[in-house]
Amino acid sequence: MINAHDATDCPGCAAPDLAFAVHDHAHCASDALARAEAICDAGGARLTPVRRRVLEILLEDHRAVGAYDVLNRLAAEGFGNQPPVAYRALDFLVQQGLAHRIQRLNAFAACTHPGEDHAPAFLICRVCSSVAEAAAAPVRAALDLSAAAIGFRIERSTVEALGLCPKCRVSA
Amino acid sequence: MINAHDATDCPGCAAPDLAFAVHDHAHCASDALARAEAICDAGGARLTPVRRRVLEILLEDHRAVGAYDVLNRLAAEGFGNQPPVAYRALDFLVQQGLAHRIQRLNAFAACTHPGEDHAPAFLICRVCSSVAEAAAAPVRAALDLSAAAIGFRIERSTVEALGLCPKCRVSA
DNA sequence: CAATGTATGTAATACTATTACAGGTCAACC
DNA sequence: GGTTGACCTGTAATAGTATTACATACATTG
Repeated sequence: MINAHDATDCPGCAAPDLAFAVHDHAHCASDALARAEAICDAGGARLTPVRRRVLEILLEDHRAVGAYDVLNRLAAEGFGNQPPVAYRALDFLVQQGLAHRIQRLNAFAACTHPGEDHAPAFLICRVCSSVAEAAAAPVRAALDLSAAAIGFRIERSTVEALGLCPKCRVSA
Repeated sequence: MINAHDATDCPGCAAPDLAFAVHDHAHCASDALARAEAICDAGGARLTPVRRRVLEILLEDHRAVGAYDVLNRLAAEGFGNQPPVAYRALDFLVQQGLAHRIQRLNAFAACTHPGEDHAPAFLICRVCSSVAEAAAAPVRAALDLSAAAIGFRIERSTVEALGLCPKCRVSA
């Protein structure tokens, strides 16, 4: 299975604090893009120019970007300038697991370890707006337990925390 | 402290599956309203007619209600008919811990155990739209742990799960 | 009663998201 | 080679969610 998720080979898994740490972001982004191409190839999905460009925009830094910000960028570059252009591309990326929607911000962020069906937990810095994906498995386990106790079966979960990232915490 | 949260005396704590269970809802709602009054009194906050009415609307059942639904109800009853009327009342209730905003639904639900500073976890049934507050402490603990591992300090968290409630699960 | 802080009413606008339809591209198939 | 059908993109229109700004009213305190 070509899109299997090998944790030892995934920057996101290897460094969960990636978004907050100083790192070679150019490499980080181009790596993610290559990864995305592989995943699409493997799944028979088409990473068309708009979609690819949107992913690049999301990958520019570890922040969430609003659909209309994406749209403005696209429009300035000669793509369509109506909302569906952005929303469709974003929806595609989310569906392929290449991006996530951040409910709290009504915005989208590139996935830092794509290729695996994961229910992520997001850490959002309220100062610098960086978004990181934290280890979500234990959180999800606790949630499943709480839910099971009252007979509820969870299908999808949203876990988002607002607070201070390491850097901004020091500054404060 | 008059607004202390006595778990043994709180329907929400005593029955975390309240939202999904058959219960005397009239009593449930009037109890919550009385509780809200006590909390406002104690905190020097004013539960004015609009605010009280909005809380009553939220308490009608264990569902989340959109701001504009609330607004329409208010308008029909002679209150103002512009969005801020609803949003202000809802914001007030949220601030007092009497209601919660459900990000996923862009909607608001009455709190089932007000009076305590709690970071709730919501269980949302995708069939009947009921919303319950699950035991969130273990979830929050797991989340804090994941966050601490990368130096992030959580200030507020959003935990929302979508799935099937016990009743709808049986029907399916 | 005046002064102040708080709450409400209203208008205007900004931001987020979807529906509906038209046209274009490409591969598979006959 | 032409046709079909699936999928992708462009555009217009509209729906849904939320905020800003300003005016008015009302209660509390001094």
